[in-house]
Amino acid sequence: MSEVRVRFAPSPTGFFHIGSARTALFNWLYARHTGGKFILRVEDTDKQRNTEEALRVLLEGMRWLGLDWDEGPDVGGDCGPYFQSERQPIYDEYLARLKDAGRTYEKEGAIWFKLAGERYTTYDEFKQAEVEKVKTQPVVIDDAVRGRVERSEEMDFVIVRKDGSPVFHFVNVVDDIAMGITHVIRGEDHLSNTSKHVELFQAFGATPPVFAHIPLILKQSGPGKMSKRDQGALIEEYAGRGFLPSAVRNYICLLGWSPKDDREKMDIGEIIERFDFPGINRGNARFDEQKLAALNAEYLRELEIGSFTFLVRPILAAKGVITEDEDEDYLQAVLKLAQPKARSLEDLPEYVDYFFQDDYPVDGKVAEKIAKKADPKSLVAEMLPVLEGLAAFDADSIKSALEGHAEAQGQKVFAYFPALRFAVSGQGGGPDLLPMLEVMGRERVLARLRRFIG
RNA sequence: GGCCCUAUAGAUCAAUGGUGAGAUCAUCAGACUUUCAAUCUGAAGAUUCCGGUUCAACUCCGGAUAGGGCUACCA
Repeated sequence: MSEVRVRFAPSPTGFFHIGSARTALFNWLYARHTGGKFILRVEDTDKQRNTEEALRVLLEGMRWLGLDWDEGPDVGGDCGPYFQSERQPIYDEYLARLKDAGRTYEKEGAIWFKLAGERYTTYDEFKQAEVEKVKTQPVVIDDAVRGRVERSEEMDFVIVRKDGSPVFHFVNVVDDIAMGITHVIRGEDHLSNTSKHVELFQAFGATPPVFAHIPLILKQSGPGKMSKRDQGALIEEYAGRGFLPSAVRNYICLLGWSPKDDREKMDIGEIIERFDFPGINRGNARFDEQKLAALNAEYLRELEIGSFTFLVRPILAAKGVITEDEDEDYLQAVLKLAQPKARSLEDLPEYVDYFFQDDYPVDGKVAEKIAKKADPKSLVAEMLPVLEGLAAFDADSIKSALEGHAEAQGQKVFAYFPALRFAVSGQGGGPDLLPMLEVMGRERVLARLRRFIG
């Protein structure tokens, strides 16, 4: 029994598209699931777009998602080189084989692949010109995802351009043969190309690999597949937006694959164990930013507070909420309050702003709402001496002091809470009030209360 | 136009030809004896349409409709 060998063959374009990432991920999962090899092959034949920078974005994106390759750039392997731009001698050799077999001809300076079958002339789709078509044996693809698909290739096609460069269909097949690829897992957009590829495999006398065409990722709303301009399309943007690679990876797994038992949040080990072709869907998947965000929030909440702080610090600094040298203990104490309620790291700066800034914004609607019940200034004025007299400024002490005062006034303690919160934060919501006051500390709280009273 | 793929709540996925069609996100409501985007509980919400096969169809077959893809000397 031969080992599974799968590959991801991206073209460095300067960005790492979520669709490519998903293809890479599925190939990687299949290799890890079967104990096979995952090969990274860079299709860098387009010299215009291919730059150092473009390659870096790609490799960094792969690494960020935790997709390590067994053969390819940086790690090498027995079937190199792993850049198509360095494989010209191999393409020459394979082209010669095709030539010797009489399966090529030249026309208008380009080299064409000659299909096997009876030839006849007919008109093109608009009856504009005469074209030569070939009655071929239909290609039957036993697709691991979609089942039996039958398609006939009926026109010869170019395999080497007149400038001498080989085209995608040709190099793709040659490399797959030369690298011993056993399973080709790729987007459904290649399904129609597969008949061309199978024709080539057969012309080389090679057994075609198992094909598995996975559904495409459609944009969140509107028609068509996800394009690089759609929100959430670029992997390299997720890190800066506070997404965790484990969450993004988990979400992308669910785009076109299902474990079939309603489980969604799974660690990668479990996914590897369960990932296989029967679980891959046939219908296209639609990208859902909200669902990704919800999953990310779940991952965020289970992070150790230290890791969470490490992750959030640069984000807060970038927004100017804190300075680079913000006190670690205070920052961590604040984040400990915010983490359980955090929905995304993008909104977090706004959520914790007032812990660090004295000129925080004041929510006008909340001001009105609070003022309706009682004058917040007089409530705060009542509380001020109570808090000033506190020996220890911790949640429990504050609580019993406030309760004692409220009771003496014949009030419920909650009558004071909204005004207090508003006075120290300008907000109507936020972390639990008592621990929040403790974390803010006596000085800050009292100063803000005094300022509030005016 | 030709060829190929797909079709269950607003979205993403489940359901050996026999269930009360299930889960998550989103939405709405209640709770957590302050707030709140977290948490808990609950509610609403779907088999695209028309035929056929069958004792029985979400499931199999055909058609329609809708969505997606390919149709390059791009990859």
